[in-house]
Amino acid sequence: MKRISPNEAWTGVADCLNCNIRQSVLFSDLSEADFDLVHRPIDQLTYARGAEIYGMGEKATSLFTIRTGLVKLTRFLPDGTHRIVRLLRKTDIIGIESIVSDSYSHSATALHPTELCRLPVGTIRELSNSNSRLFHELMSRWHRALSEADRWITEFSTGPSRDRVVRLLLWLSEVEPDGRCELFSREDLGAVLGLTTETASRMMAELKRQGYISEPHTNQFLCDIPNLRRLVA
Amino acid sequence: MKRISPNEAWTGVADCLNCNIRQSVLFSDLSEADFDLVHRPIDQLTYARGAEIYGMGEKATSLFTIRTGLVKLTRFLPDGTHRIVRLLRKTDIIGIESIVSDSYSHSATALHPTELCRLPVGTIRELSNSNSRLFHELMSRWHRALSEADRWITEFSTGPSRDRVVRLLLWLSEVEPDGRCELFSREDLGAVLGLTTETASRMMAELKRQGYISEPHTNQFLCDIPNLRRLVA
DNA sequence: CGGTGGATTGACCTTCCTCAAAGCGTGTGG
DNA sequence: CCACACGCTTTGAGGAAGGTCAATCCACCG
Repeated sequence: MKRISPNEAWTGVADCLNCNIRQSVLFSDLSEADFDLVHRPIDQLTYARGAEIYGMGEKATSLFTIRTGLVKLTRFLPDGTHRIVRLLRKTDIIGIESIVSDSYSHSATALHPTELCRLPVGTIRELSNSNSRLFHELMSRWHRALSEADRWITEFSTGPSRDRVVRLLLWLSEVEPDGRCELFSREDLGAVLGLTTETASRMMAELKRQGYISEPHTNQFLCDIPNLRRLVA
Repeated sequence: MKRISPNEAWTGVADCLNCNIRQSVLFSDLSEADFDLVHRPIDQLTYARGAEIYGMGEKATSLFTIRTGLVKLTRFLPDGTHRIVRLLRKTDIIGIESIVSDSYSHSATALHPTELCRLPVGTIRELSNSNSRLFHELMSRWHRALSEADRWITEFSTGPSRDRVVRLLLWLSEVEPDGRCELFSREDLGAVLGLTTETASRMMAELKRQGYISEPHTNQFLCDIPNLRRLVA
């Protein structure tokens, strides 16, 4: 596994009006006039695999839109164990709790190389007062986050280990063409599914032997979607 | 177990201005003038143990504030299994997704005798356009729901069965004085924690034998909070 | 070409599930 | 008022699934 220095880098000021994922982004409904109200610049940032975006309990000053990549949100229990409670990808928002909370509820870490737009929470608060569509868009985002959380509970925390692994593979393939999907370490896989590293590894190996998945390159998988679906029907 | 006919009953029109849980309720910040905008009446309803409040996928027309009682939200998987994804109690809101979604995301069922106020979603939408404090209050509710969902994942879906049971007992005791808490069927207990009925029962029996909890009346428990906390530290 | 960190595999053991029987409390009908 | 039936809970025995610990493998890197 390539491990670049886990770091962030500023890569420019976002040009929201000409954003190439504009239609699926928080600001999709904003007019040019609205953008004039955005005084602080919106930075674009790049994070290497493994880089931490923010830490649990840290002062929450910004929310982020994911342009590319994959981000995990992790929560820690008093007894030292931890669990990944969500995975977020292209067009998802992380740190939405900054709108109503002083601190971040999770720590956020890039699992793949990741590009983000950083939106200062002040900007969002100001805009949402004057723009009811942004208001509505924010509500939808909360709803989406909650639906994902529910899915986490029912699909990734319930049932036998093989089914959980399969459901995650299907989830990862949702946004990629022809059953392609990029995975990450077995340890993180386990932390997503509430399993040990070894069990996660065993299930992946078994699915591979049974021909449900293949691995042309390290952590690049090809999934037989229809048959995987049948496994968890 | 007393099993009254599982049904709902209308018990009056709410007097929000003089609500006895006003300070912790969605409308806490509304002025008398705001209430003049509420044209449709806000009904109070009573549900017996086991009564369904709404079903998953049903057309979402209202949200509800819980005045007393306990409500479970259940989700069903394609393979027929189901899981309780949240428990809600006094001052919590259920059906908040009706603001942004056409249908309910879960089915909601009363686990204890429950009193609700039914708020037509149209009323909420109208009010939230004009009242930015309601807007903010709604955001906080989304945030609360999401935090609870995260807790569900980390505390009730992770780790050995005994710890999960203990964490749930602590959660139930949070709002009651001196370690008192009212439980429900072992089957529901299992569905909350992702365990079988039998395992849930065994863990309860073991905690009872070890003196961590006692059961003065059926499903009325007394918990030794400090020691229970120590078990899951 | 050896070193390093994750992935895989194996052996063993604990935990939890499955299936089945017995217990208990509540309500019903004789 | 008692006896029985019904539904849920508890308990038991046995087995399957997953966890633990440890050894080996493998890809990538210096």
